[in-house]
Amino acid sequence: MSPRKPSTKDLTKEMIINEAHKQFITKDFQQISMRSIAKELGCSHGAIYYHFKNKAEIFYAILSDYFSELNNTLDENMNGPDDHNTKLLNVFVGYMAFGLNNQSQYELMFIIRDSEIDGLSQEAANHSYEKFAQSVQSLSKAELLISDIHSTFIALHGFVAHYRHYVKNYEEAKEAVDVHAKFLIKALTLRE
Amino acid sequence: MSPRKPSTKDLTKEMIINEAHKQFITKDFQQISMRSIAKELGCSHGAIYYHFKNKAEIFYAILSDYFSELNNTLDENMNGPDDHNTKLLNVFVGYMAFGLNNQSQYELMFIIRDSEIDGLSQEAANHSYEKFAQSVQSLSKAELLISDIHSTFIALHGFVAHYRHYVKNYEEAKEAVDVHAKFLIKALTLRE
DNA sequence: ACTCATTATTAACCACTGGTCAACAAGGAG
DNA sequence: CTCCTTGTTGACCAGTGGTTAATAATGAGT
Repeated sequence: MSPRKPSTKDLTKEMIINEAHKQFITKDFQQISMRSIAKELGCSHGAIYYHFKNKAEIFYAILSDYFSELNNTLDENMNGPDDHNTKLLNVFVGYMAFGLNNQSQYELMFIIRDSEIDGLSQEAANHSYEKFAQSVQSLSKAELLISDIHSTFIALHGFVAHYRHYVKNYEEAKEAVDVHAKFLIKALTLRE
Repeated sequence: MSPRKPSTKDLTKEMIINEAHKQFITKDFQQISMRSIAKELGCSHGAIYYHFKNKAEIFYAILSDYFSELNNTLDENMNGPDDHNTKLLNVFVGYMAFGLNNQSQYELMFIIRDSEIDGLSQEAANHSYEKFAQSVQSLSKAELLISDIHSTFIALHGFVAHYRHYVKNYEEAKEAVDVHAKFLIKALTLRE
């Protein structure tokens, strides 16, 4: 009933994902081709389609790890020893740092509009936002407006979307990140 | 010395731009091909390369009109009869409305990273931002921090970049636009 | 051992893309 | 009637994502 066990040198999903991921560090979704992955793997590009139905599916598998990483970063900041205000700053800075340090990935997670990718990662993106919103609320003394939290998230997203044109990583935008985060904290916490 | 006058039915830059522009209303940069433009124009796609050195150059020519439109919208809001606070709201709403009503264009103006396009439109984008920053400052009673204005701009950009995943035009996001604009005004005008 | 069903892989193929270029048509100037 | 220039064509290139018939490889059942 299972006429062939996956022998040692057979192609596996894992190998494909690893290779795609490797290229994904320095190139973005559009720059990576099925053929470039196959070439590096020493197989024909058609073989990949036996394991994944299309290019988007490979990258979605990779993205789910990055969504986890983003969520973990948030958790770590929340579980840290700092006071509420520091934590809030760290959450904001952490989000922007993640986006700037994983630009190709962030692009696919939140920026690109691709019929294939969009549907797949939309759910994960919403989940990440929910976590973010809950964390921000729990760090605030007073009850915040949902719309204010939403606006704050959008502003963080805007920072990443904008600065990726100008910097290669978080380090290069450190000061600007800090300034933006503090602006948002002021906006969020000031009573009118 | 001018051995051939551009006879009536010859291809012109204008015709090419018009056709590209026409398709640009419903499709984005990536979805429009040199061949689809040529087909509609009844010529071979090679002919277009006589008038434009590449695809990016055609779309950059189109974008410059949209940068003007964005700048004009700003001017109109500034020259209106309203009081400063209303003007500030209109400037913010106007920016987001422009982005949501011209999504394919906004994408190319501010979002896409393309080696060809990027270099060309970066200057125009900076100029638009300068106008924005000056306007916002002039509408404010007190002296604003440059960084606050910058953060505000980034937050507006973030709104467009985010909502284009969910709505087709400004109308569909009207309420959210208003809420976001008011959040930013609060953030910008509150003294600490 | 031999068959048989299943899994995995290849390579040719499809319809596209942006871009180049030799050949050629059309027309004005001398 | 040449010559020179402006435009245009269509074949071509190298590349893309995706499909598919043929085939190699393997384990199970007899």
